[in-house]
Amino acid sequence: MGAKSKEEVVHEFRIQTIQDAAMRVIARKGKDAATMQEIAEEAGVAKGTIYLYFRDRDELVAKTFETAITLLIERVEKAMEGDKSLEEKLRAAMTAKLEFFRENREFFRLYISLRLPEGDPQQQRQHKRTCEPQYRTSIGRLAGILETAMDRGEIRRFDSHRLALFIVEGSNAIVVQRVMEETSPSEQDDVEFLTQVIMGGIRP
Amino acid sequence: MGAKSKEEVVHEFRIQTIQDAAMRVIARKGKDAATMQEIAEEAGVAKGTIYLYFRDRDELVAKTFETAITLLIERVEKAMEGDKSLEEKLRAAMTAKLEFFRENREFFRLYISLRLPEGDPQQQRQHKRTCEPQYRTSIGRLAGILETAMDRGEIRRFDSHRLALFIVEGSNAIVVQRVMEETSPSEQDDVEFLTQVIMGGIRP
Amino acid sequence: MGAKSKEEVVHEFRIQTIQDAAMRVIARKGKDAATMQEIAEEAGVAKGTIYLYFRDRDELVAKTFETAITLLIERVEKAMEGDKSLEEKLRAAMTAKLEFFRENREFFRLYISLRLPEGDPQQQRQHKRTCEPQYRTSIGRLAGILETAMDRGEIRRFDSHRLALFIVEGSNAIVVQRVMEETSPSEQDDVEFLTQVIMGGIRP
Amino acid sequence: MGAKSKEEVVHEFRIQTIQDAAMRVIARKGKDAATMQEIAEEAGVAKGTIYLYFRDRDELVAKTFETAITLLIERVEKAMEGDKSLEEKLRAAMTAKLEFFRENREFFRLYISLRLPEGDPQQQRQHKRTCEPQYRTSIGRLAGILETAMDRGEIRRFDSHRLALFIVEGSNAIVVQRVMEETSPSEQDDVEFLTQVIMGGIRP
DNA sequence: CATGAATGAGAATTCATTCAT
DNA sequence: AATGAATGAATTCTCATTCAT
Repeated sequence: MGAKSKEEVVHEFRIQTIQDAAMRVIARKGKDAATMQEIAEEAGVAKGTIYLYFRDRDELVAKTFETAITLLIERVEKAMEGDKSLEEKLRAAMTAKLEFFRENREFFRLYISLRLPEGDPQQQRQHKRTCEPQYRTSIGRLAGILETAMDRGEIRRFDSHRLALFIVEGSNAIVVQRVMEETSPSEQDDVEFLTQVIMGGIRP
Repeated sequence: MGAKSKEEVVHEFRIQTIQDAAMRVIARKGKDAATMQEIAEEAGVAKGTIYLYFRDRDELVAKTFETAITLLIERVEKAMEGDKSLEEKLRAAMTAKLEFFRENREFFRLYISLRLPEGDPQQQRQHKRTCEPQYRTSIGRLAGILETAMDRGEIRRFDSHRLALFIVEGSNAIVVQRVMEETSPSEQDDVEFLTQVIMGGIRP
Repeated sequence: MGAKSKEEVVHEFRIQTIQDAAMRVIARKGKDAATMQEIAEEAGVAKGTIYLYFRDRDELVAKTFETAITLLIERVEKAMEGDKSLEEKLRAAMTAKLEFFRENREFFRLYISLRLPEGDPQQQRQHKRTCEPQYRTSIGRLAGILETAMDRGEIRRFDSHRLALFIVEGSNAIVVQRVMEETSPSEQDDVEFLTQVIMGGIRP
Repeated sequence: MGAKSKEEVVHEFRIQTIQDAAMRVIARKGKDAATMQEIAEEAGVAKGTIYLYFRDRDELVAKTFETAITLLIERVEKAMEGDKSLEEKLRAAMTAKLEFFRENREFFRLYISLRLPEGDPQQQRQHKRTCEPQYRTSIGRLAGILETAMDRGEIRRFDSHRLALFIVEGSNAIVVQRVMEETSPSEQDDVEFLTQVIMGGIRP
């Protein structure tokens, strides 16, 4: 049945270890300044070993981004599960996001450099293939939730995909701001701020 | 009188030419993949010439970012001038932004890579000194406008700085989306969407 | 026991190989005209390999100088060991020096460019830290020997350090002359010339 | 008759100005670190102007060396003129040399890098053609003086050329030492030291 | 004549990738 | 499988030299 052989387990463990290291280094130095040497050291393996598990640097970075964003998305999605009102879901999602970045302060730099592809058109396509799906999926998932709420009359009707984008990036701005501030308001306050603005707008 | 000498004019023209080229290359390849060679070719000058106008690559990139974002900010600020209601101002700002990116489709990749620093702490500080001020200033300006509107009772009271961040980044998301889409709704529609959501929220 | 691991041996061997190559290239082209590329070719390794063993060009040059002059100094010091009269010691030292330069004709150009620092004050300090100690030490050692001889009444009393300098550089002149001449007197003759002049002066 | 036209005077003046500047820059930075740009600035002319008076950098450097050493040689030769005993002449020469370097402390770095050629064999030949003659001539002149003294029985018979070399370089060592020392003995003392050692040797 | 902006060959250095052990 | 020394392509930057003004 589905049991993994010992080799497979070891294999996956190595991949995990290396990606974790890559995540930390990229978070520290940025996507382009992260060198294979430093990632290898951080992972406690030799440079050559990385190439046994990843075709090349590009693949490692892409997969790392993939895994990294999946982490965040899972947390947020989990928070939105269940049969709550949209407002409740939003609040839960925002809370999950702020918590995640509190626990992984370094992660944000990686998160930022993850959103847009750079380099040759070819690299861009690669990036698109690997990272965007995650991002798009999560946006799509939120869009679905928003659509449901629209159908139920819980919220006004808009282009659900645009709305999802707006909400995600708008709240990202607050996350990044928090990471860079010396002292921030309580998470509770920022969650409330975001929920209020998104739900009720700014008009009195 | 205050006329510039011919040398000064030529000098500034060269700087412009080189920065324009840098902008295009950075937009195409991203901040880190843009090489001096390619920028020189794009500008139609020799590699060495760039160094007559910019100390080193870092300065060229920083100044280019600076100039680039200033362009956008000016347009948006101009659009918000005058004695309009906040809603009118928002609408004008969003329109200006979408227009700008329609006219400078390539620019967006540069705009994205501009927001967060990468590399060594030292490079980060350099970035902070040169780029952030522009961004912060523009956010601060919007915050000021929002504050005024709050005082007048035109909108509800929030942390004005956070609100400005949220609005700017939320609308950026739509801009980026438009750039990457094959076919988008009319600019008019997206402006309306943004204004509606920001002003009235999503609650029915 | 104190045996070196195989890696250490290989490591030291590589360092030796590269420094030897550097010595030859510097001797041929001079300190400043010697390029990393040429040194690499001379050593039969790739350019990048040098950087595995030396931080940068400066360190390679400095260490090469250091090693090079140490070679000569060892030979000369060895020649002066033992319980001989000062005249014997001088004769032995001069012989050793002439022999050394006969065996390493190329070396002299390096030897010449080694004595005085060039470039920025900062580079000068670096040079001072690495090369001068060797030179000063050897001058100091000779000064010590001369001092002993003065105490014993073997020679007249002078400032021992200045005397050492005078003797070393005066004899260097002869060495350089020999290297550049098509045909020279026998080494024996030049040793005798130097010893006579230094010991007895030119007065009849 | 031999009068120079105005153009010739201006021409020679320019050459002088540029060489003087080159001398100062080379003295400061060393032969290889001295750039045309810096020399031009020091001379108060444009870079291009230098090329009106010197074929290329090599020629400028060579001619500068030539002129520079001529300066020193003239002073020393002048000091040795007249019908004195050799000891008097030596004393006068040493005094002149020490005075010259006191007045031109910077000069010594140039003086040092002047003695041995570097670079391609071709450059070496060029160097030989331009600098060596001066040096050789001055050595030759001293050799002549020494020879005369030998004929008169004022001093012992040696290879006069070797003896000249030995004396010049030995005393150079003291000059260089003085330049690099914080505090030196009086010039008088060093002149006495050199004269004593050269004339009488070190034997009691 | 003088200028100095422009050029581009050439140098140092970095780092992804390979491959013998 | 794992290693890490070696490689060399690619990149930044410098500076002697030229030439249009």
